[in-house]
Formats: sequence, structure tokens, C-alpha cells
Amino acid sequence: MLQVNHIRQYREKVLERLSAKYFMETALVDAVIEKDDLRKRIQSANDEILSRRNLASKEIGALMSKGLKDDAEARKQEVTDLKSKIDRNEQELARLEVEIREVLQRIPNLPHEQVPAGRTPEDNVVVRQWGDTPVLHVGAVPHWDLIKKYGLVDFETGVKITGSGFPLFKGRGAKLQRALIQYFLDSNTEAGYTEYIPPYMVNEASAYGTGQLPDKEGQMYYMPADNFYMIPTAEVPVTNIYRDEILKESDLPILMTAHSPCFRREAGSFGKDVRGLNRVHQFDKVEIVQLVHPDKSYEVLEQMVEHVERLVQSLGLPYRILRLCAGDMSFSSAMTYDFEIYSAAQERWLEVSSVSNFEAYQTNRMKIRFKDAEGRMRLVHSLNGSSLALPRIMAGLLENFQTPDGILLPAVLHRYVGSDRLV
RNA sequence: GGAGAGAUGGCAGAGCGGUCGAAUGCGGCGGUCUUGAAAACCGUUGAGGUGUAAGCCUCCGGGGGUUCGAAUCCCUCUCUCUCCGCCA
Repeated sequence: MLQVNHIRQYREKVLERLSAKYFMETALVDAVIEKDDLRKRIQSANDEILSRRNLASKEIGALMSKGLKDDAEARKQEVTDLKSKIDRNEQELARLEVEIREVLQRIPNLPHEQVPAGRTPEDNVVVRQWGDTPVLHVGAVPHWDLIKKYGLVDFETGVKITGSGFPLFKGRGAKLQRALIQYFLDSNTEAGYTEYIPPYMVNEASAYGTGQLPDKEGQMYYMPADNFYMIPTAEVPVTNIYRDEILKESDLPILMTAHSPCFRREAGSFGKDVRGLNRVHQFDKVEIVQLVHPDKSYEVLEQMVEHVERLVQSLGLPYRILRLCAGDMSFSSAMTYDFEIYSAAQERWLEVSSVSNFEAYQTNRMKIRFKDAEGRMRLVHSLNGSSLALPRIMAGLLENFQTPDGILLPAVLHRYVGSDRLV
């Protein structure tokens, strides 16, 4: 969430950036400032009373030790009288703090100046495009038909075991998925990211830290018996590694990568979006996360985009990189690039990665800070990106590399699959 | 699942209800010494709120209570550790 002091200091700018995002509840901005002003006033008044109480209590101690019982009793009464005031103030303060936090949580991150204006996906800007659309043989089919033909994924049995959207990978399909995970993790660690295998369920505090709670609660699977959430992405456990930590400036940047299954309820999805591997409830993804010095985060965002770009390129999949417009960005992002590959048989673009700079929006919630050269406490910036989402990469590979008599593989995967063709 | 112990500053670890935001050790930072380093010695070193500042206030796992006053007493929740059981 945004910092109150920042909102107060740059009120006009904040309002302007929020309107760029088509965020309509601008009254919330003034509500935060108003409530915080009130909080300050009550806090100061109460501190003054507390100070008097502390002094009186000390004196009571001194009087008692001198045996001046009557004087002590008089002072005791004085303190007792202060108590009701203190109680009232503290209740008011507690209430205000909750209210301020609730309002802050409803205000999204501010889109960076360089983020294109606009509110729908049509307003996203293609910043780069690479690769030629493959010319498929006559009779080429979408990946869901290839999957069936070669027995790579068994959706029906997944339904039997769990429900729709829980694919059962099998044989060469399972092997390809494992190969891709291995390849992505190897590429990431070579680029300097430290590999993690995180927990796949998180507690409330972690889900809150990265912003899944409270607003995206319905997107996560929840285990009420233990109050845990299934992770919707490895970003959640990995970013939370450093929650409530004060880092040294020399610790930065911190580069982390992790593979994990991702669980998403995807309530309300339907139609061609959900055919085959396009959208499922459980899928695998390799994620990269960085915690960086706030002055460096945009530089790092470009580096992360380039890293993901090399990865997609190495798979020989045609892709384009979009800079999302303000209105299409997620709630907590300040700038986002999406990667879309062209899946030739479906003849459509599929999102395979989203790389974002959250600036201090997440780290303010998680209180991930560092001491700078002047000894000031500052929030680090957090960034993350997919490298990459597995099912859609697989869909693209199957469709684009299909031949009349089998499916070939890009060169980088040969050693991981142990062959130059999948089937 | 059963029994017990515990939760204090970056870490380890003290702390008769008032003089404790907290001993001590380690670590960190600065300095003396040294050609340099180590050692030794000296100093310094938690976070948040408010204020131009001095200062004042809050925080010893979370919440509540007793008291003029709580790290210290009581209740409660959560978590961790040890032992037993079960188990990949």
C-alpha cells in the first residue's frame, strides 16, 4: 500500500496518477489524510496525558519510600482520574488506525509516468516483437488435439481425480514439463538468481504481504482447518522470505527464483479461454523475484524483461512484449510488461509472462527495509516476473513445432528431454 | 495425537512490580595502536509515532486483565523447542 506521508506530501500528483488509472474513489485520498490528521491530534494529546501519568507514578513511588502515605494517596487519585481519558483516546486511536489501513488498502499503486495512458487491453503498447509466424502444414491442429493424439495430458482423468482444470500430465507430456522447469531454473540461476523451493501453502500474513488479501481472496484456495491458502504463484512465499526484515544496503539486490505449482480458482472464466491448457486451476510456473535499492528498480525491471526475453527467444517462439496501459495494470503494480507468444494453430497470442515493478507498494505492507548510506530507514522495491508460465509455453511449443509425423523441439531443450523431438 | 519447556534488541542470553528500552557476551560501525592486518584497548550501535529542535510517547510473541506504576503478576491465543506415538 501507499505511504500516508507520501500521499499527504504529493496529494495533487497522487490524484492525477490515480485518475490515469481510472480509479474513481478519489475521495479515499482525502479520507486518509483527514483520518491521519485526527490520529496525530489525538496521539499528541494522549501522549501528553501519558507523560503526566508516568511522572505522577514515579512520584508516588518516591513518596511511598519516604513513608508519606497521604500525599501518595492523593496522587493516586489524580492518576486514576486520567485513566478514563486515556482509555477513550486509545480506543479512538485503535479505531482510526484500522480505518486508515482499510482505506489505504483500497487505493491502488500509482502508475509510473512512463506507463501508457488507456484503460483496456487495446491501449497496451507493443514495445517489441520478435520471430516469424510459423507456417504450419496442412491439417495442423490446436494443442488440445495434439495432446489427445499423443497422450500428453489427460484432462478427463484429472476431472475424475479432482475436477475440471486440474490436468494430469502423462508420459512425454510430463517429461516436457519437467524439462522446461529444469531449463528455466538453470537459466535463472546462471543469471544470478538463488533457487528456492518454497512452501506451497501460506498463512494469512504472507497472503496479506504480497497483496492477495484482502482484495483477491476469492482467487485463492483456502484451507479453513489450518487457516492456510494455496499459493497462486511462487511470488507469494518467495517475496515473504524477507517480510519484517531490515536489510543492509550491501545485501541488495536480492535475486530469487523458484518453481512451484500455482493454484487459482479462476471463478467466472469460461469459453475458448479455458480450452486445453490456456487456463487451468493448477499449473506450474517458474518465477523470478528481486528486492532492490529504490533508485535502481526501473533499471532492474528492464534487466528482468531482457532476461525473460532471452528465455522465450531461445525456445524459438514468436513473441511480443507489451507495456500495459495504466488501466490494464494490476492493483499493486507501478509498471508492467506482458509477454505474449503466438500460438500458431489457435492463431492467437497467449500471455506467458508478466514482469512488474511494485516499487514500495508491497514492501510497505511487508516492512522490508534497509538502512541507506545516511543511516535513514527506507523501503526496498520489489519486482517479479514469470520465467515462465508452463502450460501456455507448452501449448505454443506443441502447436508451433508440430509436423505431420510428430512434434519437434527447440535446440535448448534437446539435452533436457534427451531427444530432438517430443514425439 | 499425548506430555513437558519456552517466546526479551542482528544473534546468544540476564532481568527483586518503580531508578529497565532493558545487564553481559558476540556481531556491526568509528577510533587508538600498526608499514598493513590481527590482537588489545576506547567509544558507539533497536524500531515506530510526534515535533524545526530539545524532548515527549509507544513497543520485551499477539490480545485482555490486576496495579498509582508491568518485560516482571493473572487469563487467553498463537508459535517454537524437547520427549513419546504415527509416518514419507
